[in-house]
Amino acid sequence: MSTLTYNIAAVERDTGLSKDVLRMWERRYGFPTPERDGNGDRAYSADQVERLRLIKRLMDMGHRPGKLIATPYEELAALAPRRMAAGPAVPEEHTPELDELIDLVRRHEGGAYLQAMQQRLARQGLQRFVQDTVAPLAQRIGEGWEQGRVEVFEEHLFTELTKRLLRQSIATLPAGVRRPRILLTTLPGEQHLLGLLMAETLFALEGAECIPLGTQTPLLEIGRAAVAHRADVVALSFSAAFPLRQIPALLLQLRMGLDASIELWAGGTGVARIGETEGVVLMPTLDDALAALAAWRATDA
Amino acid sequence: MSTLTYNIAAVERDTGLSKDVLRMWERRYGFPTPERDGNGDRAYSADQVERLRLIKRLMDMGHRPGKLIATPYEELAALAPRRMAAGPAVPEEHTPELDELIDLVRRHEGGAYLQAMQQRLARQGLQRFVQDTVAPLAQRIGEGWEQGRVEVFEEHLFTELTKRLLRQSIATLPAGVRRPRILLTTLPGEQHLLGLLMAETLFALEGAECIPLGTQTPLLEIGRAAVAHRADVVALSFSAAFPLRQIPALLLQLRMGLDASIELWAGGTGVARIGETEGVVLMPTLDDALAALAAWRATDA
DNA sequence: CCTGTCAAAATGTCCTAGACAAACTGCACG
DNA sequence: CGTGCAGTTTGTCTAGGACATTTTGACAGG
Repeated sequence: MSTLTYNIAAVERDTGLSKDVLRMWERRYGFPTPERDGNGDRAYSADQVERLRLIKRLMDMGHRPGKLIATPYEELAALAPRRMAAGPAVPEEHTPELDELIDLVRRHEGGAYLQAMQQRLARQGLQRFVQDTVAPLAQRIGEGWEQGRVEVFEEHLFTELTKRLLRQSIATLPAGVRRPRILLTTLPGEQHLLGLLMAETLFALEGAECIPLGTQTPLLEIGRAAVAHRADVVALSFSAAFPLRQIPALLLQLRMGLDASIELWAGGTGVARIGETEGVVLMPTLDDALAALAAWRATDA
Repeated sequence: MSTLTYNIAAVERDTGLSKDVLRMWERRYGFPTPERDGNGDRAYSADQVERLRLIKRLMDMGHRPGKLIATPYEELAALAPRRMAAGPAVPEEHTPELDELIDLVRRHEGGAYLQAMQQRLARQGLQRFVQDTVAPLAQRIGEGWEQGRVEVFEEHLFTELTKRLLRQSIATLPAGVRRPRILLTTLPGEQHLLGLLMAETLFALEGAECIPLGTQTPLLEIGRAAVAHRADVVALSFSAAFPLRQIPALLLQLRMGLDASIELWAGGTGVARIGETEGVVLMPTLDDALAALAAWRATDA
């Protein structure tokens, strides 16, 4: 009954794998193996799209496509444990509490989740909440996804609700003329905002003035915005899904377009695996971000 | 001095025009005319990318590419006035006030903008605030962009700040067991959330239970989520930038995957130009959305 | 046993060029 | 003044080839 097939453009949108890659894999590895419709166009089955999505995710974690495609389908649980440099381990004693929060999401109790999080926020204070609750939670949800324990839509709900929490918290912080002025955004192609929002929260707590541009600001616009807002710092965030190879070049290009007095910070899991880049401060973890802020204060303030 | 050139992938990311389209235009229209780098790869200048971005935006408004490409560069202001079915005209008497708000954004005074908006919210009440302030403001900003009066990054700031306002407002609304249960999200490829957020605000105000999944939920996942959350309605939003031709097919595909008892609503400027679709309620404007909610109550409640 | 080097293999991205379906336009006819 | 058909415009797909870049694996030297 499944008339549900995807054309190649739909697969690209859904998986994040480019048309070129999809065709190349088919040519080289013999997978995927789409049917053809009346026009000779590829028609992918929902199954294969599902599998492709999984493969993409595992690739973002550092696995090689050749191996993944060869592996049957027990990759699921088997390949998860290839840890990222995801920061200084979750305090293990908190694990059960975090699991409870995740369970709320998995039972689809959005209201209860928000309530529990708000309580936790009140108890821990904003800084520890971000570092000891939100960050590890986000990581767990990601892991859960890879192992098939968490559905995509559950992750979406989690992300959306958590973003709301953080933005609310930020809104309650005192305003005023504060330093440094940090412009926060992501480059075109990077749509994950949660990490940047965590950083913003911490920065705002530390008394920085944050200018949030949301996601996907074109390179040139970032430069203009930095000038218009008299920013001291431009802070970008890269998720693991961002094409790794492009990051250094993009950072350099942006660096060239920025006044030398403006610092360029790059954070997120995506920068954990790239090398040092001239004129750019890399901060794979939130702690690194706080350290960078402290360093700025020490020199520029 | 501009070592700044874009390869074709970067242009695709920055403009939203696919590689195929970019090559096709070059072949057919003789524009754009990228240089070639050492490898024979296209290298686009920042100028041309800028122009391409503008063309894309005007196309989203209903213009044809052939004409746009032929037109020199005074398209800017000249082509803006091709109104979308963007809803029942802004009450003209409010125009100057809205302009003041936009000016705040254009002067990069985020704090002042938030404050002014919050005041307005208190004065108008949430419903009128959404319909008479946020919606027309969003439309104005869009127009301003096309005419070169508003920078991209200014639009980004506007969008981000306004989203925060709406989410905050939603958070203050009373919770509880409410009907209908509306699952809100966008399809993969659609990243604009502001419209959906406006709808969510209105729905929540009317006592609906909203389940926000954020943007870009894969088709199959929407089905799963609807079941898991026992949704009565799945509401999607399409911006003008969403590939028009794909919308009807996507809606039908989703419709097939949903239990018949679940209504499927599609809103946003993107659906203003598509024809009726079996089993889907189209709502180009916010008023249509409220009407749909009332209709649901009349029949299903 | 560690480390550096270099070739081979793996992988992604770009290129050209052609075919065709779908959407839109405009004209002719009723 | 509407309606329908034919022509034009536009986007997307297909195919295979070339090549830059990264990773792997083997081997030599310390």
